[in-house]
Amino acid sequence: MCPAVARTSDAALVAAARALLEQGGPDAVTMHAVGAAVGVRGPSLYNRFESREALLRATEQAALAELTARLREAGDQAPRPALERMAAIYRDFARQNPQVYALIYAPAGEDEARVAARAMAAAPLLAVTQRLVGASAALPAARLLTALLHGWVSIELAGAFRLGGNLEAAFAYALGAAIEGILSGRAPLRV
Amino acid sequence: MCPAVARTSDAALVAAARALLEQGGPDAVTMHAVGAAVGVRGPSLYNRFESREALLRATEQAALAELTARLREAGDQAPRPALERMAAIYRDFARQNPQVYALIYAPAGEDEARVAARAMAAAPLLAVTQRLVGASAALPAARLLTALLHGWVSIELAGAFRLGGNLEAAFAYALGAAIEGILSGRAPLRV
DNA sequence: ACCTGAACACCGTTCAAGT
DNA sequence: ACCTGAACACCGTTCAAGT
Repeated sequence: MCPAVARTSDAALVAAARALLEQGGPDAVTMHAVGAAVGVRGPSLYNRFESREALLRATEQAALAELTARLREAGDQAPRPALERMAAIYRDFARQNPQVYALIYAPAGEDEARVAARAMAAAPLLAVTQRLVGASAALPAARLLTALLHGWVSIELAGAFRLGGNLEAAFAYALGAAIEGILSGRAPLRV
Repeated sequence: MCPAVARTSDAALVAAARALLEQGGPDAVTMHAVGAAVGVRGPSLYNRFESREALLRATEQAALAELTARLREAGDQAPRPALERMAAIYRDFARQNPQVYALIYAPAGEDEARVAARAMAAAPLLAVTQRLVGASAALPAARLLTALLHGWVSIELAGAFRLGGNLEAAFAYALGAAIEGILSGRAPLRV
């Protein structure tokens, strides 16, 4: 009978989940804690999300959309500076949101939304490699750069670069070498 | 009074944990299930490991030692073939043991054993880059290759290469371009 | 020494009952 | 329509009690 105006929303729950995740890791994202953060009990969350997993997936989607938007802003420079800018944006995002970043590559069932969001995030880099080396090598070049970026930041976030040296300089070297390798045209390209 | 001969061992539990992990993911590795696999109840595991976390860490250590041994076998070829062989070994290991592989880069407290095991695993690749480009660029070159390899396989395992094309050829291209970039000597090397 | 059942705290999830 | 408390199954972990 009563209108029963909602006391929360998808966006509020996602924001709460993200804050809890970033503060205390995945274990801190309990249904109880997320509910408490928006003034509601745990079971109420099931009015908006099918499961804790679905809530985490929505959190991942929001983060991926944010990263995509940031990457897009670097798209209208010359190819090489755009590439370097995108690499810096990607790395900064991961360092500012390490837990959410880990979520993006966490193993999980591949639903359509996840695949689509990842394709959106990959587009800006692919557009740049296309301008850099043309259509034939654009996809493998983008994959090399994506793998390098993801691998680098996830090793960095895992705290696994322990052998000393200047990490900033090492990253510049790695990115520079990858770009030089792509531009060299000497890598085997079997289409 | 009785000698009370043990009905299990560290190695047996680690093997059981690894099998459960690979079959059903981290959630399948419950203390009850691991115990049942070796004919013992859950609480008995605490005689050998401080916690489930410690058991998983021991599983990770065993896997890392195995990977290290495989990588070492490729060390006595000429630098470039050794590099290509190591890359193939690394990628094969990850595809054959996807869940254990994910464990290796899972965020966790960095104890000494973990740091040491990772340094052991990194050594073969570092030795090869040293022969390839000399001492000054060996570390950043090894980091580039490690990041590329880890990033590539973890994206591959996450099922996130969705844009088509031949993945085998794309991997050969990525590795080839990285090596060419390293050999070009044109990447910025600020030590 | 090693193992066990019982117990505790905590979690995701369901659901009948409330407004 | 939305929220709640109670309940269920399950988990890691502890511990007194057994051999």
